[in-house]
This record gives sequence, C-alpha cells and structure tokens, in this order.
Amino acid sequence: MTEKNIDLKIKLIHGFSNKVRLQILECIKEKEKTVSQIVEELKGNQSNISQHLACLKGCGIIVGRNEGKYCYYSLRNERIRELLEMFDTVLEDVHSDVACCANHVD
Amino acid sequence: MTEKNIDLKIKLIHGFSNKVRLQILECIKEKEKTVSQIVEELKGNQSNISQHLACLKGCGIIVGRNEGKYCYYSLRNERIRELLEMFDTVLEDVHSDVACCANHVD
DNA sequence: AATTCATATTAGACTTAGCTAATATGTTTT
DNA sequence: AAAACATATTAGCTAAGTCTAATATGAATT
Repeated sequence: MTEKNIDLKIKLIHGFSNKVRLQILECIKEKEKTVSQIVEELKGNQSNISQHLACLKGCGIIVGRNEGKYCYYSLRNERIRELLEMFDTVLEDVHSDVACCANHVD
Repeated sequence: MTEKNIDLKIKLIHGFSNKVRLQILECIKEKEKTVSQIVEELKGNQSNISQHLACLKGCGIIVGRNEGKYCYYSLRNERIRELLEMFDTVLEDVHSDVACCANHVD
C-alpha cells in the first residue's frame, strides 16, 4: 500500500468516526433524504449537518443530487452499506472490550 | 441502535482512523509481533507506538500476549482482518468512481 | 542486587476536529 | 423584484487527539 493510498484510507475511515456522521448514515441508509429532512430527523443544527454532509461527500461515502432548491443525499453504493453492516457485526464480537478503552472520552 | 451502542461503534471505528494505527495493523496483520518489532518496522517512537497499541487494544481491535519481557500483539480475530480488507475494497470503488466521474472535484 | 532491556505511563506542547452563530448563495414563490 | 426557503460557507471558540521527552514498572540477565 502506497503512502498516498494509506492517506486516502484514513480519510475514508475518518468519515465514519463521528457520531453525527454515523447518525446521518443511518438516517439515509434506506433511502435518500434532503438536508432539511436529515436536520429534522436528527434534531440537529443545520450548519453542523451541512458540514458533516460535505465531509461524507468528500470522503466518497455519500453522493448528493440537486433537485431545485433541494439537495438529496444517499449512500454512494451498496458496498458502503455492507461496510456499515460489517461494523455492527464486528461490534458484536468486540462489545465488552470497547467499553473500557481509556483513550476516549465519553 | 441504542445511544450506547452508537458510542461504542464510534470508538471502534475511531481505532482505525489514524495513520500510525493503520500501519500497526498492516504490520501485525499476518502474524503477531512484539512492540519493539513494530517500533523497528515502522521506524516509530516507542512511546507513541505503545500509546496507539493501548488504544487499539482498548477498542478491541487487537489483543496482547505477554511472554517474559516481551509483549506480542495480534489482530483480535478474523473479522477484524475482513474489515481491514473491506476498507481496501471500498477504497477501490471510491477510486474507480472518482476516475469515471468528470464532475468530481478534489 | 544491580544493570539492562522491553514496555507502559505521564506531562505538556501542539494540531486537528467539531460546535454555534452569523452570513452568503442560489432557487423558488408571491 | 422582493420575500421566503434550502443549503453552503466562514469565523471564532472549545474540546479532543497526537506527538515527544521524561520517567516508571517489571522481567531477564549479569
């Protein structure tokens, strides 16, 4: 793996490593939604959500589609969905250990 | 997904979202290694590597095994390896999508 | 039992990520 | 063309993550 590739990989994974972003992904997992729908469902701050959407888009995790004044976001493809499911699977394995990771703040 | 579970999920994913940690994982992917072997191979700082190992361990991504004065680290299980491979697969997608999407900005 | 070796921990500086509030851009609606 | 609406961008602040250097712990060697 090249230096450049590992940087891209970090960028990709980083896209998943935030609560708001994970919630956005859960939110649009089944079907595309507009920014305001996401803001509404997550009870979030519009600016904040918009920034996270930009991040997810920049990471290649989601895609945006403009329609008039709305912008619909959805997962980029099926593999992203599979990856999300894989996280859940691994999480089941790992459940108890993660709970005591000292390197993170709750 | 419960509130608590989503936090655990973030912690797990966070474990993968750092260059040094990804390099460590690549390094021990095939077989267990001692801390000093990892430090040597990555040409890294001992303290730094040790902290990242603690993080990976705390996230349930790797396990440590003491043998005398040495400590051997390895991937926790096969699922972790699969997840690592999944990242590469998804990364390829992102690459190829980007490659054939004229509208994409860097 | 003193020294060396392998690893872990701590402290402090530095960097990056994330948040909110304010403002800008662009598109409909009136 | 003005107002309302949807989304994006920017600025400034705070919190969290990461690094290095120094020190501690604990096992093996002498």
